[in-house]
Amino acid sequence: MEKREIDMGSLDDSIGYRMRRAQIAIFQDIISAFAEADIRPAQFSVMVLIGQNPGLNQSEVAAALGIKRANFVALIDSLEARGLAKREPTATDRRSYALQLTEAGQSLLDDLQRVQAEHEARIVARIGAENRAMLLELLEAIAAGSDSDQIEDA
Amino acid sequence: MEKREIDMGSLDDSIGYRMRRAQIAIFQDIISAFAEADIRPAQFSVMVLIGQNPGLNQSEVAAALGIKRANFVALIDSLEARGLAKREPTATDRRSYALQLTEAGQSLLDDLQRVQAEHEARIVARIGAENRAMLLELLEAIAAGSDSDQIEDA
DNA sequence: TATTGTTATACTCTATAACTATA
DNA sequence: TATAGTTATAGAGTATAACAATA
Repeated sequence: MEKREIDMGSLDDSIGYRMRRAQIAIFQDIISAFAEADIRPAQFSVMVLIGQNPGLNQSEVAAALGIKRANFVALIDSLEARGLAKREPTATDRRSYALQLTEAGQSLLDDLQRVQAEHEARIVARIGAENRAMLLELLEAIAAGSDSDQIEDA
Repeated sequence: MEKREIDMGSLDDSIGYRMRRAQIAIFQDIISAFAEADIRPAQFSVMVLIGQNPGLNQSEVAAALGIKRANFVALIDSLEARGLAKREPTATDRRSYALQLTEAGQSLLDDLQRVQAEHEARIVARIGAENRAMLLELLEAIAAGSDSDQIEDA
């Protein structure tokens, strides 16, 4: 097979294209790292949020993560079915649930966060700690600037 | 509605999570900017590659963009159906097509690249030109380092 | 009237397997 | 045997509309 050199043209200088490729690369690594636990990135993010903020309802968690209420149902269903999270009735509002991790959920989350920290360390090894801090700032500035913080109805 | 402060926990320090949110934000802006032309980011990337490297076949373009051969068919179909790209027979291999932009395709691509340049300029206005250059380097380093350059069979 | 959770549904993206015609 | 293009298909992820229960 002949290795033709392909000119990526303006894509090479496009933050959008480069970021998409980098994000895919990172997610594939994380998905591999979480594969043994059979946890997807979205499930992980939900577990982190519930673990850090027990008692939030579904709409609050979904909005914080940029997930539609309707799509969050199957997500939390899957965690509950595996005994990792639970819906507790709330005293003040019988429409909503207070979300919590189970003990098993907290235990698995601890493991996953160690795995994630190792993954993050692998990136730091490649780009350096200072560049990581700068990268986080730039990503935050870009995400905050666009109009995509809105979720639903808004 | 009460604005509860939600602690994002380890997600706040996660390059993966932050990059995902930033990438979504950028793509939503680009999708909006390309909406009038009814062109999706993937279609745009194909047009850029064909415009820059006329004569490539489908497998080559697909591999360069990280798209499966099978999924590329509908993509190039859509461009051809709109008269933006065409499949030309090749002299040496009757299995494959030499891909080219039509005049209309090149003309639209010129417009889209102006739109993209404006979008890129909006980001630069927010983070600065030096930070943009650094960001591109970091994204490249991250994308190149992961094992996700492989496509198909590999 | 508005909100929470839910169902149904559709559309895009992505992944795999298998086929055909050519090489 | 291997490759280019193709089809069929299945699985994620995401979007909208509408409903019941509750506020």
